[in-house]
Order: sequence, then structure tokens, then C-alpha cells
Amino acid sequence: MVLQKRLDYGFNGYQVPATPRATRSARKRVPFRKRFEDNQISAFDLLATVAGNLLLGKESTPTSSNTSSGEDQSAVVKNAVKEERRDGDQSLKVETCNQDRTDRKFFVSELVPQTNDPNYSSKESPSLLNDAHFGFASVITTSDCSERYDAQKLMNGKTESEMGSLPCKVETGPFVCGTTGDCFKPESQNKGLTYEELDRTDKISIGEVADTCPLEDPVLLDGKPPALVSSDSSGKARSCRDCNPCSSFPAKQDDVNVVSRDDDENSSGCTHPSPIKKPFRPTPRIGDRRIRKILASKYWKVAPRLKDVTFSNSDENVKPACCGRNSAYKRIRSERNYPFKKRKFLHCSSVSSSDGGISNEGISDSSEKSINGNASGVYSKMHGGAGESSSLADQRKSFHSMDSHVKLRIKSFRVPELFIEIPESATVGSLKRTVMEAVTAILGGGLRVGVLLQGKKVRDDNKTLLQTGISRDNQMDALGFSLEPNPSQTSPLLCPGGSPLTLPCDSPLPLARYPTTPGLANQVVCDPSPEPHMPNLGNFVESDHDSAPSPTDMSLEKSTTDSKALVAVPAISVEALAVVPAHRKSKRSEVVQRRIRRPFSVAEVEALVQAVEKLGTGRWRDVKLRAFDNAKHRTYVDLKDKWKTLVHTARISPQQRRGEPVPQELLDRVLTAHAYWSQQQAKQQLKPQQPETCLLLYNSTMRGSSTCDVVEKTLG
DNA sequence: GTTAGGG
DNA sequence: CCCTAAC
Repeated sequence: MVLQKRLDYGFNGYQVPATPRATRSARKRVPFRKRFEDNQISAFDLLATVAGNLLLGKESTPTSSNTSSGEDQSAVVKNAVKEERRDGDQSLKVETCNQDRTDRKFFVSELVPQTNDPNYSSKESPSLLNDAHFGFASVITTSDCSERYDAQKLMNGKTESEMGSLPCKVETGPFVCGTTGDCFKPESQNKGLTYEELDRTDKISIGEVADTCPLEDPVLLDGKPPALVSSDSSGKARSCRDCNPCSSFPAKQDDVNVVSRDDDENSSGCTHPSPIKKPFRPTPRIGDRRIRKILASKYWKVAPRLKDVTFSNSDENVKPACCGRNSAYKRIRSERNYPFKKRKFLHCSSVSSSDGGISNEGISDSSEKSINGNASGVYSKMHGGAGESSSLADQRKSFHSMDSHVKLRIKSFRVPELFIEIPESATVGSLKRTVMEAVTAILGGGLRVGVLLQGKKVRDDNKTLLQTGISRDNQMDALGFSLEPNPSQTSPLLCPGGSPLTLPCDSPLPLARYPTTPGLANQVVCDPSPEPHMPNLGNFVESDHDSAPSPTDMSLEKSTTDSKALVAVPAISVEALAVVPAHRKSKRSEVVQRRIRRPFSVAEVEALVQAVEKLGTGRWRDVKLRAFDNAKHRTYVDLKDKWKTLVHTARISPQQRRGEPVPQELLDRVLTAHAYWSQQQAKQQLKPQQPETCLLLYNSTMRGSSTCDVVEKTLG
């Protein structure tokens, strides 16, 4: 049945940058995390440090550079470091792409204070991998908090109802104080770590985090274990067997208190032919090479203020005190998540330059503002004038003064994971397109925004923020947004041009599948194990949901419903979501998946030609009914278009033709028929009355000779 | 809903 | 194939 082998790619998620290009440029890991977390250093210190590192890497950095260890610096240097410096601003956004070991590392960009801190070590967190588990994340920042607390839970391999949702990180306060406690170990430790080692360290740190910081996770609502969950009980040494989503997934959440990305990591370790490594786990499938990433982990970040960090979240486990470094660590990890994804994408699909938008996804990372209030300026500058930035900043500034306005900043959203199946024979270009389409489709209509307040979903869209309590400052910390599958839209989108479920063998072209629907996902994807989020889709369907609001619409809707004009939220969230797919998405807000391309076979061409010869051009509906009535995927528009291309093809030299060659005989007939019917059309315009005989004559004549002359003579 | 034509 | 104007 399957003519071609197909490669299935799973994408855990793409992160949609909250900010456009500006974002992608600068990214760097934050050295000071630990200290920062401990409140030993200020935001400015961090900024300065980062700046220093950059400069150092570049070559000369007089003032602020001694902060990072040589190794890091070198790494920084090696990896094209981008930095964005906005005039006069202290904020610095840096992005580095670590080429070596890229897979494992990435840097989180953040704003760094200007002060240098020698003590600070710029170790990067070893475990990037964890990010892979985050299905989706978005970050929201509220303006008024000077301190930010990030709490996120990592759900690894969660199968809960919430899986489908995209957690987002909410940050309060202008500055991200993300620091990692244990994760950032002394360089010596981190250096030279193997993947496994890295994973290990990561785990450890994570585990600690988990223990200490039971933050509310949306998942918890579902009655899931509050603690960080790792599907990987076995831990480090993972073998390919673990890669099997089925085995690793569902199980032991309870037992596991450590969140680990190992699954993904290890999966990469699994020998798989596919270029796509980490993100996907090889799934045993009938003869198909499937790489999938099944773990759809999600994490949720909450950024309560340090002081009154009362997570009123449904999760009882929440410890007020957890804010410390652990939280910071979490946050960092989450941010790192982005780069990871990006890498994944790049590596796997090798989508790069042309990947409109996708590669753009970036963490909106460092957009954090400096503590002092000029943040707004910085922000706007950094983001290259993204409209939202300035307004946002302003809003943030005025946060205190204007009680009626709630200001939020969503740093980024993640797109839910994608599953893609594509023939081995497909070109890279087609893969790129497929991925793009998948992403576009998801962004376009497959998602909607959910609002979480203290871990609870706010389902009543009609409530005002004030009523809900979102407007209250202290509530900000517990405010979260999530991207969730939008059932109403996803379903239709899932089957581009046909039913993916059937996996049309005849289609040489890539199919993109978006397992947003439980049933579909299971069937199409062939999950041995239930997709974590799949089963739970039902949960995402919020009672009051309207037909099919786009994500942006949703956010707008939510925020605007309030008469009080909640300015910031809408703008921000919209922007964030729109960033990547903007060009496409904007055009058609509904974002309907483009139908898969299905080249006409010679037989189809034959049928088409014959029908047109008989019926003539201009009666495409009849042609459809006559010759393609059974081909549901061929619309009369398709036939018309095909005829158009056939005519064109017939007129060009054979060398210029592409695709499956059409027999010259058919092309001749195309030209003949086209000429004839064109003439008929012209005549008709002249004389409305056209002898029926002509048609008959034509038809009888054409059979024998395909020369236009005959037709002409006959007609004449 | 169909056509026709540009993209 | 998509999108749309025009019918």
C-alpha cells in the first residue's frame, strides 16, 4: 500500500517569537544566574556581564569582561555572537550560537546589568535538552514587578489532559532574574561533559528544583503530580528502547520527581538515520522510518513576586519559598528551550534561510527591561520598533499609575508539536514547505489561547480582568497563558487535501499531519502510546469557546472584553503570536491548510483532455462531473488550472517541461482542442448562435487527425 | 456555485 | 494550488 517510505518527523514545538527579528539576533546565556538568583547581583550586573562577555569575545572589552570564564568566552567568540546594543541603553541582548556541541547547548539571552561581576561564572547550563520536553511555552511579563519569579513545572511525557495545552511562562517584573541554582555548576564540572553527563547534571539540578519548587502547574489541576515529572525513571543511560515513546511515556510520573529531557536526548542518541535527532524519537513503525517526538512536555511558568509568593494555585504543594534559584533555573531552561527548538528545526529539516518565519521563531528572550524604568525604551529599541514593544513598555511604566490597565508581556509562545510524514524521496525543499505549512496551519487556526490564573483555567471569557482578579497586582504572578489546540479548527486542518489518515500512497508529496486531534493523532501517527496531550483534548475545549477564533483573536477577545480597555495584553499577545507566521497568517486569518500538491497523472491528463475535447473549455464543472466525478480531490478549478498548465506545457519546449512527462500526443491534443475552443469562443462572441454541428464535426474530425488545420478547415 | 485569470 | 473578481 505504501509506495514510498515516509519519514515522520515530530516537532515538539516551535516557539513563536514574541518579537520579530530583533529577537532572533541576540541571545546569550546568562552567566550570573546563580548570583542573580541569590540576589547577589543586580540586573545591571547581569547586563554588564553579558555585555562584557560579548565584548571580550569580540576582542576588546575594556570594562566589562572579566566575568566569564575563559571557556565560555571562547565559546562565545566562536559562536557568532550577536549583540544588539541600543544606543544608550544598558540593556543588551545577546545571542550566541554555539556551533560546537550546538545540540546540547544554547544560550539564553537576557538583559544584563552593567556592573561587572568577577565572581560570576558564565557557565551555561548543561542541559538544554530539557527544553525539548517543553511542548510549548510562552512567556508573559508583567511590568510592575521588580523582581521576577519564575516557576515552571516541567512535565515530561505527561499524558494528562493538559498535555495538549501550551504552557506559557509568565514573568512579572521588568527583569528576569533567572538564575539557576544547581544547574549552573562550576565550569570545571560542566566542561567536557558528555551528553550523558550533561543530562545527568541537568537532571540533578532539575530534580532539586522540582523538589524545592513545587510550582503550580496547570497539569496539577488535572490531579497530576505536582512534582516535576520525568518519564525517564531509568535516568541517564538511555537506550534506544527508551526512545520508544510508548514505553517511556505514560508511565511513572508519580515515581519520578525529576524532570528530565533525557527522553529526547537519548532519542537522539538512538541510531536513527534521520537527520532529525533530538526532537524526535524513533518510533517503531511498519517499515516506515519514523522519527517522532512524542514527549510533549509542557511547563508552566509563574512569576510571582518574591515577597508574597503565594501560589494560590490549585496545587497545594506550592511552596512560597521556592522562588529562589530553582525557579530561576526553571525559567532559564524554559528559555533555552527556544534555541533548542530552533536547532532542532534547523538540523532536522535544514530549514534555514528560506524558512520564512519558522527559523525566526526565537525566544523573545532578552527583552527584559532594565529595572529602572527606561525599560520601555530599551524594549522598543531592542525590538526594532515593533509596535507592540513601545506601547508595552509604556504600559508597563504606567502600570502603577493606571490601575485600570493590566500590562502583560508575553515573551513567546510555543507552537504545539508537529508530526510530519514525508516520503523519503521528497526533497528538502518539500520538507521545508511541509514544515512551514504545518506550522502555519497550526498557528493559523489550530491554537487558541487559554488563560490561567493561579493555575486555574479561566473559562469565562466574559469576565473582566478585574472580576477575574487578573488586574490585581498580586494576581499577576499567577497569571499564565497557554496555547491550546483549537478543536474546532484543528480538525479540518488536519486533513489537507484528503485524509491524512489514509496516508494516500499515491501522493508523492509530503503530507503534513497535525495531531491535534486525539483520534487523528492516534491513527495517523500510529502512536503506540497515547500521546500525552492527545487524549486530553477534550479538556481544552472550553465550554464557552467560540467557533474558531484564531489565537490572536482569542487574546484580543479576552483582553478587550473588558470595558476597561486592557491595552497591553491584547497588543502583546497578538504580536507575539503573529510574529512568525505573520506574513502568511495575516493574509488568511483562518489559515486553512494548503492542500497537498497532487500532480496529475498521465491518465488524469488523458481524461481531462478527452473531456475538454468533448465539452470544451469553460465548462469546467461539467468536465469535472464527466471525467473526475470520482476524484474528490480534483475540483473543477483544479481541472481548469491543469488545463491552463497543459496548454502552457504544450507550448514550451520539452526541455523546459518539468514533472512527469506528458505524452506529446496528449499535448498535441491539448493544443488542438484549446485552439478549437478558443476559436469557438471567439466566434460565439461574434455570433451568439453557434451551429451545433461544428462541435460534432470537430469531435469527429479531431479523432483522426490532431492537426489544427483539419479543425480549421472543418470549422471554416 | 462557476468561471476566468492572476499569483 | 490559491485567491478573487465577476457573473
